[in-house]
Amino acid sequence: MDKDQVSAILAEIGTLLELQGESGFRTNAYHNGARAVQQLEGDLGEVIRRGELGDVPGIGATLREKITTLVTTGSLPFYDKLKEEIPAGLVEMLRIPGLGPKKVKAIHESLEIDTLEKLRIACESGQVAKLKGFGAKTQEKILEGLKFVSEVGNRVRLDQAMWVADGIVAGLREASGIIRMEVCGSIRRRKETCKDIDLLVSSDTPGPIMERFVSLPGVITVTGHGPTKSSVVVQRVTASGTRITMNADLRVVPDVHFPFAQHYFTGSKEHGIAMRLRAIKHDLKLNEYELAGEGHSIPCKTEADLFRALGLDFIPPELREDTGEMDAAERHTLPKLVEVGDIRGVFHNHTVYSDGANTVEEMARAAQALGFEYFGLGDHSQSLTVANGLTPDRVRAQQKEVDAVRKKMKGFHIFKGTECDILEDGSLDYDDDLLATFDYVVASVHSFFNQPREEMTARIVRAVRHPRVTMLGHATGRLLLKRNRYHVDLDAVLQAAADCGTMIEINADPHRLDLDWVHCKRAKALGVLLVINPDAHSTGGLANFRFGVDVARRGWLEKRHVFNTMSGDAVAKEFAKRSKRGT
DNA sequence: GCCGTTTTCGGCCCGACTGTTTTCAGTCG
Repeated sequence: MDKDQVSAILAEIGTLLELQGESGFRTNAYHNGARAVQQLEGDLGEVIRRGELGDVPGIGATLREKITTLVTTGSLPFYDKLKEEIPAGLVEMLRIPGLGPKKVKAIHESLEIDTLEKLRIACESGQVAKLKGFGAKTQEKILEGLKFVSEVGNRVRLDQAMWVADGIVAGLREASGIIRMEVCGSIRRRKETCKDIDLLVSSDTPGPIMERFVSLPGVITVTGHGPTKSSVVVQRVTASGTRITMNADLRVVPDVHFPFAQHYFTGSKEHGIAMRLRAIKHDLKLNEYELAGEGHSIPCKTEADLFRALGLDFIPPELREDTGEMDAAERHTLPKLVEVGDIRGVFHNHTVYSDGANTVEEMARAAQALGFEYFGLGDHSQSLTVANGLTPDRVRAQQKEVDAVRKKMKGFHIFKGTECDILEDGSLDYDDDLLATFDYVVASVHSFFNQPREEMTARIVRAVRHPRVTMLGHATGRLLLKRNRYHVDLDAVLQAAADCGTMIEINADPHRLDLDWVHCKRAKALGVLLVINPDAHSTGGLANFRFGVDVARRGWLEKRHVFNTMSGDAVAKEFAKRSKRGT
């Protein structure tokens, strides 16, 4: 059982205990423990064997016992018993906005309701409104919430959330009296998926701004409308017809409160709590309006002032997860994070030769237009027939074409590459002689996703160790909100990459974002070189590299940890060096 | 259930909004 599974079970235990009416402090301990496990660096089993689990902050004697049982036996009687006692439908009910553990418990105990369907029927017949502490409005809200839950999932991808947020910001700009405005929350922290949109505005005249917000085009429901805070459900349809529905909250504060509110609403919740605890240690109180001590308030114009007042360097939003950023900010050891402008080229891109929409030259020129110094190809290999993978003959034809385009685009590097399939047994889809004709090789898994963990790990490790493999593509194969990652011991893969100098790709396609930020941190610690690839299938897809930069930043990466911050000449030299290694 | 410059018990972040309430609990972020 790996970290993700253990973490999910701990979080579920926390939720189940909430539904039993347990103290919030106890249930919180499980949620904290879940987070601690998920963000643990290194192999969980190894940490247990070394007896270091109890040293992890947030894991005490009880959780240590439970986690050890889970990992060593694969199950936990305490958890199994909880699941038997609490119907799964109650957990589903928690997804309904406005329904928390207390209300769900009340509904279950007084009306014996344990599924969403029974809840709907009870609301429609007016039974719920009669319950103590409930009423007609609550019942109506639950019905709306049931519809919301059935129509949309909880989270959307970052690119979709940003697009919806941009629309709201553009609409709000037409209101007068806005002094400062910023999208906060998980969008500002660049989480790969987001639940809602948190907007913050400073103004002396909040009224008209609130009015504008609740009547923006696309607003389908107003769920809250106060003088300083409003909430709406907003819906936009993309050019390709995808309907995106999200909650959006707007807070309006006087400008003097802006930095405090900005910090507060950016989160994460855990980072915010850690900051408030730090304020308390300084005999100060921090909330969304001020940082204050007895009888005095500390003025701050920006977030940087706020951090400084607590003895901290500025912590970039991407790092605010309470995973060590406070200590680093205090010791002045925060990383100087890689930036979009540091990226000088990209590899792993597709053309019309396989499943891309544009020619080699169109892609290369688009890359040049983005300000890159180089562009690398990564069309699919022969066994991936569904994506029109290249046979050796077609590889040679493409390489001839590249030679021709190179002549036309002097001063711009075009690197010959391939996204070569890792076959079922870990061997590669081309023979060594053909692989030697490329400047670099991206090796990826595109088949047999359901292999058992040991097989998949051995398969990928074998490919990573292949001397012709420059970088591993798609480290996990996940499709955000659609397909889970395949079962693989990523720590073993990263270790293998570290051992033989193979790079690991941060796949920047916002549908994928293979290699999450937690493993970025781990890779960095092991000395693995990372590379940000857009996996572009058209000229427009090249710009997605920015989402990879977001992941890298969340993974504490600096410029030096990312291969494609190097110049085109340096990259060419590195490839030449590696090609000798492979012979 | 965790934790300790308040250390083995007694705390545990903080405020807005809503709905159902005559003063506040529940939810949310």
